[in-house]
Amino acid sequence: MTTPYSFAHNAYAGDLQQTWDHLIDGEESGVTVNVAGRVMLLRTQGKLAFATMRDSTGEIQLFALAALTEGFDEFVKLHLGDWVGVAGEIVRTKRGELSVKVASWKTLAVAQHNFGDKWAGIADFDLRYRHREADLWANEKSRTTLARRSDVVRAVRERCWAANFMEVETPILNPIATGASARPFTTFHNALDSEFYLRIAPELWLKRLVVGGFERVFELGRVFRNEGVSPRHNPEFTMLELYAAYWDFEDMMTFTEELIAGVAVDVLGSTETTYQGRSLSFSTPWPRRPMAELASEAVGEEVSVHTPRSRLAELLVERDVEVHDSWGAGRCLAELFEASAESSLWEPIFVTEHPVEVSPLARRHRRDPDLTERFESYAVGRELSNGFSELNDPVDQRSRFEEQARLAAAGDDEAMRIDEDYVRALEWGLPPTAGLGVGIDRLVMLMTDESNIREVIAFPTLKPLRG
RNA sequence: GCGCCGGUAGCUCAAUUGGCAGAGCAUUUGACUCUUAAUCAACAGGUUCCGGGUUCAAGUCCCGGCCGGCGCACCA
Repeated sequence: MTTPYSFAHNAYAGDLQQTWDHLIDGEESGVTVNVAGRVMLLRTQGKLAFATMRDSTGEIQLFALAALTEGFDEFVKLHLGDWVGVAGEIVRTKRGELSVKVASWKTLAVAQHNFGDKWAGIADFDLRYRHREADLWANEKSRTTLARRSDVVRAVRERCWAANFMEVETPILNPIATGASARPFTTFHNALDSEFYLRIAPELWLKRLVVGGFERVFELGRVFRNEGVSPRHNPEFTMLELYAAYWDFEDMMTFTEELIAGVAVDVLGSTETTYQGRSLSFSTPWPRRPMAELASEAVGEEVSVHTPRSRLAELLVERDVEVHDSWGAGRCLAELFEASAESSLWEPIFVTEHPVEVSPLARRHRRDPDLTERFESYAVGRELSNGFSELNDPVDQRSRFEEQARLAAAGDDEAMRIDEDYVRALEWGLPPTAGLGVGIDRLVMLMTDESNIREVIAFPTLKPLRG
């Protein structure tokens, strides 16, 4: 069957529903439109036929009559899922349904596969994720979730632009994987005869752009981490990273809470929402609490990065956390926070002052050199963002990398490698700068009330079928 | 990677202690000039995820594999 190469489309279902809201039952408008979309339902009744057609804006009924519609006999043989282009008059039927009274029509594409359950849609996760096009066709919730993801990304971008941040792009193929603690994916470039890693974070490149003189930059892009999948982890995910010269971590916390609360207003119309049946408020300001304080409250005794490591290790063992020999007091404190306090942080909060040991790229705290000027925001018990005053001392940075290299040599395959290029970049002078990273997928989960990250990703990573 | 649960017609789901594998929708055919998940009638539709095993008999029980959901671990 040869189908048309184009269609002179000039009206959308959603607009028509609004424009012709005033038509009374049985009234004809005298106005002819060309609409197009997918046949969702078909009801034939002898010499009449009614189809529900959907386009990207909504649904409208097609009303065909044997006496008036060209090719009526073919029209009633349309299949659910077929795409049609229709020309006809806007009318409201006697029973009150706004309709396009079909004068002429064309099949624009046929649906060779079909699903029958107009009520339950498609429920099988495997089918929904492997054939998202069918899922989107069948399930309203999937369409609204992915559309809202687009709204979130747009709002993030517009707010960054409005704050004079310049959008940039940095390499995804990298000779070393750095900027975060994670196992990378490896690949190989034939002509260069070199192994590359897919980026786990764009962080170091972005700071090099600040060194170069771009004072406010952001990147909204995909990063890749070779780790397990779960309802909250996809191997590739989207991160916002943003750097502002002359700011410190306090400034960046203020920007962060205003950004996220602002996105909520842009997308949801309010800072107030519910997540998985529980209320959630993004209204600012968010509390700012040092990690050691939160850990102390959770374990019922005063702990800090200065608490003897042996005591911290005891508290971890009490919580069934396996303590590695390579962990110092700083790592132990961070682990203790995660094991004791993290999951209870429902409303947005900034956890601050992470130990140097777990923050190899963050600047030392101005009041305690064993801590850093770092923050992570949490909501619904999960990390939402991460940021800090950036370490801009090349000597300190080199020693931090060397410490990471020692951990790597001791078997920590997530420890960072020494990035000589980056240390050299710092030698050119990084002004005081604060940075921020936000997991966009998880932010979208909060804004769509989804508990599974796969729902907010159009094509989540799946295991290829075999066998 | 480990643990628990799941996979039956194109889709959504049934199938009793192991006893002839079913329904609704979709498809096909017919009826019907205002339907709304239209309705009515009829036909057709199966490697019960794959491979073994136990049994007179397996969708059901056992072993292995594949894929998915959830939890743990890792992280964002």
